[in-house]
Amino acid sequence: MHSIPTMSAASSTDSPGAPAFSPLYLQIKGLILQSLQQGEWKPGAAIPSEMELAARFRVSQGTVRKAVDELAAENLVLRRQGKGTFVATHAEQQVQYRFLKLLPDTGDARVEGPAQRRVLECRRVRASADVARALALRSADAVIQARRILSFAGVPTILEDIWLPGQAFKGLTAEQLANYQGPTYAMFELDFGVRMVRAEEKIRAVLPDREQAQWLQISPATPLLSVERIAYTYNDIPMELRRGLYRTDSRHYRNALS
Amino acid sequence: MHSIPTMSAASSTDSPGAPAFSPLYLQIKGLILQSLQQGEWKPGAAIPSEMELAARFRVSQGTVRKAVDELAAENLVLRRQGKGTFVATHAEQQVQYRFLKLLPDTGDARVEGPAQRRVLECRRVRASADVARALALRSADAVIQARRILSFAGVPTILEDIWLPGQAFKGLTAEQLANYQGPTYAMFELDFGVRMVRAEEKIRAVLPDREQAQWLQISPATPLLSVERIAYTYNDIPMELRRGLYRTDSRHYRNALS
DNA sequence: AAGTGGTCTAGACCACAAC
DNA sequence: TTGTGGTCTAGACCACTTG
Repeated sequence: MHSIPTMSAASSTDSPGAPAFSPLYLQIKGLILQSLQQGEWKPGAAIPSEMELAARFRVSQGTVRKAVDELAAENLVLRRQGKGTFVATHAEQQVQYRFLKLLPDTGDARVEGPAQRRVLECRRVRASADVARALALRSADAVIQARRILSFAGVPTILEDIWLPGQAFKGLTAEQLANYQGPTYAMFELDFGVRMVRAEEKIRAVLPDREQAQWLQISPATPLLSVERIAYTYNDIPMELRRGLYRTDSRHYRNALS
Repeated sequence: MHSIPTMSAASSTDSPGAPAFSPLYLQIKGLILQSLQQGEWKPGAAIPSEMELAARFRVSQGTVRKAVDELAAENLVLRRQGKGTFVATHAEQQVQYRFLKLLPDTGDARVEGPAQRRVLECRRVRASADVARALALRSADAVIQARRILSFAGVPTILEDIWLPGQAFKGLTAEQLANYQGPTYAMFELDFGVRMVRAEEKIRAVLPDREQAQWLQISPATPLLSVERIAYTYNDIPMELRRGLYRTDSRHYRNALS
């Protein structure tokens, strides 16, 4: 009955090998997603109301609703009753540091406040083979490499190396990394238009080498969490590789399984 | 307009301090949840169709649908188009070992197959203070304590201690733990009617003591992941405490952030 | 063919926020 | 008062499974 002019609703009567049936709301979701990644609406800004989107796509409000529901479930947009639907951002007070799961054993992370940052290094280099693979670049493509220490209450707790595609993050400086108030990912949104929407982490237990131990002011016999993270923008495009060493003597990595 | 005889839909005109407005579909969800925890439908069995539930609760099918949608999103039930909606179970082939996140660095966990289990101990003891707190018991209440080793391809990889409330798991034996084919949580469902629906983990890096190192056939200088898990049944009732030591020399703990 | 979940619609009304 | 998202309904039709 309804179908969007620029795309057909595949049906089960299609020829064999045709793409699987795609309901209207998923097509709508895809179109909204496209607008999001093309920056039609900036992080923090409101997207059109459900009625407006329904008119734009020539579908009922209920269908738009289901599409937006899924985007909200994936944390790509944020619904606020009475106000509208907004492009999610790492700058929000509520969900700040969504990706940092290292919590103090006792006490409240919100009371403690954000970490102090000390940037040790930030330079443009050629991607090594494994960095290139993680970021879906060619070997020897330009990347920005940064190293920093995060401290809580003066205690150096996280030592991390960050690799970013040189193209998208051209001009990133150590000062930017050090001085921006708020999550680093919020700065990425503001200054480079890159929004991280999800990430994957691989966690191991390791011992630090001498240099790492010095930075973290611990003995080389102190076991640490090694956390390798790949963060993705829209469309599963990898945009950051992070390798962190976490002290867990008075903090722990928290995870919820469901 | 509609309201379930046995419960009123609170409205904003209630007296101050009254419970917040609760939409119908959440009330329905609560009623279905109640039936789930009371065992009206067993794990793996079908729950009534949406039409039947709608008739039973005197609401429209759409309202039941939204309630069931949320239960499905929380992995409490599983929808299968054309067949029905089924109580989720850890025995399903598809989502087996949902809570085990230690994956091989290379290769496919499905190819590798399940771990070999060796049960070192399984006895009834009095709960220590911290175990009692984790399981919401009184100190010195009876608990079942088990210790086992999980090996992959003959390599001892996980050493874990498990504590279970003595009341709910009366009669659990080492043989049961060792011989059941499939996830331990599936055995809990089948033999004790206890279904784990979610869990929380605290992860640290630690060094093993001499005994632990021996069991895992490693040097005491090998860093390990310490994973403390509390698993919950319906209604957030804690039913298991697990303390695991994971070797991560050729495996890693994988986590998805979103 | 019958029954299940899945999609889509149109319309009514409610809760919340802003003007 | 207006506009937003949130709830609820009733009905039509589609896709999938089973007999």
